[in-house]
Amino acid sequence: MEISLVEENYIKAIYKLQSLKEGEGVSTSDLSRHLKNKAASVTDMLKRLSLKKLIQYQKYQGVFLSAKGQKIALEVLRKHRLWEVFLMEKLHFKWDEVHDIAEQMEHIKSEELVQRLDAYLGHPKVDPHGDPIPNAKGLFQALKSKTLNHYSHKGKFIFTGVTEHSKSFLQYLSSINLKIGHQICIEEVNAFDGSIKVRINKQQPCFFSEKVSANILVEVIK
Amino acid sequence: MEISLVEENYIKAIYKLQSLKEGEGVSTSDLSRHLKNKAASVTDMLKRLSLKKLIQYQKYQGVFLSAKGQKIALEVLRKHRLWEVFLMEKLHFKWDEVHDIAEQMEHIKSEELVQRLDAYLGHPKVDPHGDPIPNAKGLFQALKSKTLNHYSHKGKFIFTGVTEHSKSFLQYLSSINLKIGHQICIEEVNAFDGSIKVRINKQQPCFFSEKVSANILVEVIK
DNA sequence: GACTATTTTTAGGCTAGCCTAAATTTTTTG
DNA sequence: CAAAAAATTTAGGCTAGCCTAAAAATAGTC
Repeated sequence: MEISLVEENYIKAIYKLQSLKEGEGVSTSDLSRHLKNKAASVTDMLKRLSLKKLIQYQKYQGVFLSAKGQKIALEVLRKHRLWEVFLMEKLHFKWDEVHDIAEQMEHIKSEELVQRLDAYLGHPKVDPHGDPIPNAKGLFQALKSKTLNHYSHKGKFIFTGVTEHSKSFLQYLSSINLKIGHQICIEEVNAFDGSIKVRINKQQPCFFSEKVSANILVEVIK
Repeated sequence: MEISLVEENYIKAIYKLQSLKEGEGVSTSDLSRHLKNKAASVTDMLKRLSLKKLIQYQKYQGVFLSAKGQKIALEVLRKHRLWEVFLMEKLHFKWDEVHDIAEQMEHIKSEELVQRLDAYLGHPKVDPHGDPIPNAKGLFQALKSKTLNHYSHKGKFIFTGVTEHSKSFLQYLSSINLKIGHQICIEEVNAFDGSIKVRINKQQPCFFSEKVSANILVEVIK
């Protein structure tokens, strides 16, 4: 069964939104917002994906990926993240530049290619944004990291990834010289607006709004 | 102006067929044969490409690439051949395996990507089949090589490329251990059917039908 | 030069994916 | 629980790219 580029993008979107929702199905309007298509177009596609047994879909009830759909989502995700690693490690792109290109490359269809690429890159476990890369069987370690705004007290953390991949956010992190693996210390917490004062790698102090810290994944240093 | 994947493939096909015809325009039926689409579909597309000024097209008169069209053809060709080099040099694909994958990768749109890939590969001048790679400005050395069947006498040659990219042909060449750069000596010519007896790298002798030698590019060793 | 065969184009139809506008269902709220 | 609001689906339409069948133009032949 052939799966089109557009279908792959819908499946990827359902996968992403599903992982945020825990239990509930993904709604038409969630998808409409995320894909920037009109709700009517989404309904259209959901019917087609349902016919192909890639999703479970009941009118008005939201949608879930089937096992088949899940598999495809993970394959696309795997390809996307491997290509991101390639673009950064081998072609020396900056981390805010890789997403759009990987968005195109993730649709290249060749099992052999993915397998060889993976080996060539040394079977990386995470991509340049800290997102885990599914292996050939679609398995990956769930992130143990939480976003920085979960912690409302002083403490030391390791920066492990981001939950927001926009150019502007990633460029901001580069501009304050924050890279994956760096140490972040919370030095002050402002209870009123959730903003925090942090020190990165024992260097200059820096202020994060709650919006920023909600997109920074960290693990506690014990 | 956006150019679709399908449009790119038409332009590539026109470019290829044009280079075989020297002067004449490319006919609808040539394209139909080459792209495996019906003639009516081709006419359809030619009208659209003409509206976009990518080709010069007059009803019943065949078609030529415009300067814009030529530029696109060379960009796509450049990408195709660079990706072929990548697949062979870095991912160690065999030369009969790279074409289909490169066919997909040539449509990835990112100037920056192509430029970096080119640098990463060391600005290669030819792809794994001996085809010249256009540079960023679309320039490349024309092949000086001729196909082996042009020579109807004994002589020494260097194997520089192929004019046929099918899996079966390339696999045949691999099976007789013929690789680009190898020496080919014509030892006997059969005037009746154009077949020849050759010796590759001073090793085992071997017979080529005219069909084979018509697809093998060589340069004379002086 | 007329007749036939071939090539090419036109006309009309189909699917994938998108859209708007209208109808329907679900959710919220007084 | 009824009415209003929000979400979703249906209906109908559009474009890109493909198709078949029929018409028109070109090329080949006697």
